[in-house]
Amino acid sequence: MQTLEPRVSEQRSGSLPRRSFQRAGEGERRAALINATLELIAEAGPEAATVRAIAARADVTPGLIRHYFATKEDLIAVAHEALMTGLTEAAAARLDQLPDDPIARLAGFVAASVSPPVTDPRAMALWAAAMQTVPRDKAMRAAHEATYLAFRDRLQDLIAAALRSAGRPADPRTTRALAIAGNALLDGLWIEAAALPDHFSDIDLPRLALSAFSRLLDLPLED
Amino acid sequence: MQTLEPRVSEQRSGSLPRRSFQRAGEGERRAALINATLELIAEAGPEAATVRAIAARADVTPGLIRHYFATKEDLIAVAHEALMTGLTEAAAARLDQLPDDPIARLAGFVAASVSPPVTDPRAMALWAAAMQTVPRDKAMRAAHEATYLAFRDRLQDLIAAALRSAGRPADPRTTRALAIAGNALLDGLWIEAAALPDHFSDIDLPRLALSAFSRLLDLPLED
DNA sequence: GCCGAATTTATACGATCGTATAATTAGGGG
DNA sequence: CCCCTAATTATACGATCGTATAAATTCGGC
Repeated sequence: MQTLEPRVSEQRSGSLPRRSFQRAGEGERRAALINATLELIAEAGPEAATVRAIAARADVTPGLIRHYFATKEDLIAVAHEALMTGLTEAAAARLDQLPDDPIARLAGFVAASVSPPVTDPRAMALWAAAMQTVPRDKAMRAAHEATYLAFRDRLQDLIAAALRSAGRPADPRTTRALAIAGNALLDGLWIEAAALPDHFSDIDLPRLALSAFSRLLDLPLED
Repeated sequence: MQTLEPRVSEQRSGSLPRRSFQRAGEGERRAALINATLELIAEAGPEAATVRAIAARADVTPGLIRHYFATKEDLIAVAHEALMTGLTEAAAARLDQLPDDPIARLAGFVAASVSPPVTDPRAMALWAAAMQTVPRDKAMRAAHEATYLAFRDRLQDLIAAALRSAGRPADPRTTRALAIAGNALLDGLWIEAAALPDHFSDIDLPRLALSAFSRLLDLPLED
């Protein structure tokens, strides 16, 4: 397939006029390169995120990458970290918009976790690409563990508050197990829905997730 | 990093004696190449599964691959299909060893789904590599959907049988939703345990899964 | 025991990749 | 307004990748 890909000349056509450019601050350029990297990985897989493609997407020449990142591996790791923290922060922001009632808060969080924009094939592809390297890459594993625990701990807090508001015991051992299971449930639903959007298009995923959580906690979350 | 990798000469040192070889049947050689491909992807990611590396692992020269597979993409797709059906068949074989009592069967299936050898970082890496291409590759998506539904339908049958044996209603709509949620729960636990083996080493995952399933079905599965 | 078809090896090619380095340009401080 | 530093482009290099094709070897059928 390699030889059949469209030939893209790396040389400029005529000769002289150098490409004009504007200077940008370090943070801005790094962010643009990270965005370009994530977009490419999401759209066409990690193998499509070549130095040249990333530079082109960021509207920059390839050499500049080396000016901001020592190596391509370095850029990939930084991009992954940005993705993870971005998702976590998005979840945190959503949490702030939820009501005060603990049960409604938990229900809202659960429903949001299996609804757009979280259930997005692009995000799933990025996540899968990252997971694939987690067993082999120490930095990736650390980043994954941190974000996984951040999400799970938040879920555990919501579960504990909901149980207490219903006058139910909420000892740490039990709520931790429930958070692990609940997190796994949301992960699995998210993954499958993103992987097979057509198959899940006629399924009310938030309702299904809320029903399952209600059974898991023996606490009615559906309205 | 590329320039620092150990230089591996592709030429033979002296000159003359051609490498001797033994002929093998088509099925045997294809299986060897598929195994080599899966091993490499699991160990070092898809980018390590080059034609040359696959051939070396299968103790064969690179050219032979083209004799059995039209293209590398073809080999990858066939290897992925072999992986998926292999996992499904392994699960089916395990199912046959379970007892006759429907509740015990369900419990055994659930516990086995989050125990070795299913929870294996190698398998997870392979699965993640496959998932990553599912949104973009039609053949991959079809293969994934088939194996996903095969597993889920089996789980739904087990759930329905267990519910009925307890004198509980088991209409298709309910059991299907329970199977979707249960499948997601098992998927999520499997993934996280494989991704963070150290973090889950002190957690009794089968017990946690059985507890969660018991709550989900309101049916005691633990012994 | 040899002959022929199929398997397997050997070699080569063009493309692309990541990286290195030098040349140039932009834009702010004096 | 000019210069000086840093940002950016341009070009080149070696390595490796997937693929193509020809030569050689194996081994079962006669």
